[in-house]
Amino acid sequence: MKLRPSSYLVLGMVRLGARSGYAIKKATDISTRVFFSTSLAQVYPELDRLHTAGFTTRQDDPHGRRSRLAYTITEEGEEALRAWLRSAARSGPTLFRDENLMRLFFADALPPEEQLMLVQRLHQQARDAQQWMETEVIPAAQAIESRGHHHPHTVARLGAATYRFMADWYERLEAELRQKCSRQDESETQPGHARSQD
Amino acid sequence: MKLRPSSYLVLGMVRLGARSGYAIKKATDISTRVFFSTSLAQVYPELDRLHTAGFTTRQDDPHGRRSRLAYTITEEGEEALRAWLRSAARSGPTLFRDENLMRLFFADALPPEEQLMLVQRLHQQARDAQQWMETEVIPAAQAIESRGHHHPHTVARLGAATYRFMADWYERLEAELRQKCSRQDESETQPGHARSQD
DNA sequence: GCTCACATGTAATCCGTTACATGATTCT
DNA sequence: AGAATCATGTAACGGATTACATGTGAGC
Repeated sequence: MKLRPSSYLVLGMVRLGARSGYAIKKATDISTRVFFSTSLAQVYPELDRLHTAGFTTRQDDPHGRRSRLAYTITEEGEEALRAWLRSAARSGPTLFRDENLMRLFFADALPPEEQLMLVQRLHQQARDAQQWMETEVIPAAQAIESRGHHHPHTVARLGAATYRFMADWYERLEAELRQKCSRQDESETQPGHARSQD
Repeated sequence: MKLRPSSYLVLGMVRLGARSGYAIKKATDISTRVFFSTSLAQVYPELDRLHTAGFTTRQDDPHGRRSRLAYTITEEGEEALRAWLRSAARSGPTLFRDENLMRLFFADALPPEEQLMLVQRLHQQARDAQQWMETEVIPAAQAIESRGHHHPHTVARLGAATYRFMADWYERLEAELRQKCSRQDESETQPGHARSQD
């Protein structure tokens, strides 16, 4: 049975105490979402695979007449997770797939004022992400820290700090571009005649 | 004709002066690779789609008897690229798909010494990425800066700085874990005598 | 009573990578 | 002479998202 990274996401979440597929999805949304997301359509078949492999126990755990399957990790599952943690990630082609960075990369195709607008947008988004991590993700990670799981909090802090770093970087870039724009304004408006420009 | 992010990658690279499919792939390997990679199997069909849409010109440009197709961007292509640059990225589920961060997230499943080893690995990888960006990517970006394309260099510097930031962060985390390990060593070995430590 | 959250799945589709297939040129 | 690079494509596969399909429980 071949396990992929997304299998270990599900298995790891079971280990952290998320017992239903639905709960696993919810947990990823508030914790690993930024660097590794998943969907219910992946979680359910994956849980089935993991169970077939003997990495989880499964039992009916209905809530009233609403069916629910409760999974827990087995010792085989723990060992499989540890083996994966010890293994090196084959560094795939991309690390970040970030469409916004690609936009910045090609931003020279825009006139200066619009370059500035683009950077402002990226700045705002990085700030939003930072804030979301600080107000939502870090508290959620702290909540599970008591149970001996320290690293979700570690990762949340790293994420927030990284977004903060990027936001600050965008802020400086924004200032640079603003200067460039105003210098251009002066030289265009100044000697003798003004030119209208959109 | 619906264009996807990878279409704009190809179109943008044509705009930056990469004229053959092969050249486009090479250009992405040295510039956008970390945040947006592609493969030849994507580039060639994409170039065909872009040309059908009227966003490029295409002409035979053989080198000896080795065939080569030379693409250049058209004004329609420029406008399509600008429209995409102005549009907001639908913030997809994941921003970074990073298996290593996921490993750190679940690292509590390992004994302390192995947690430390994992973080050391992540630290080293971040340093390697930083160094690669500084020695390979930034110089390559500087080389095209003269032609009025400033932002590839901007992005390269942002990338290098971000990896540096993360490497420093991992370094501190490493130090913390090392302390935790040695504290545990002491309490296990006995209060009173020191243990050899590298 | 209505809406939202909880809960589980399948089907269709899209997108990207890997592998395959072929050949010329340049460098060592 | 052989290896690495330049050059263009197609086929197969795998993995992830979106849409579809259905139903219960809790809160307002």
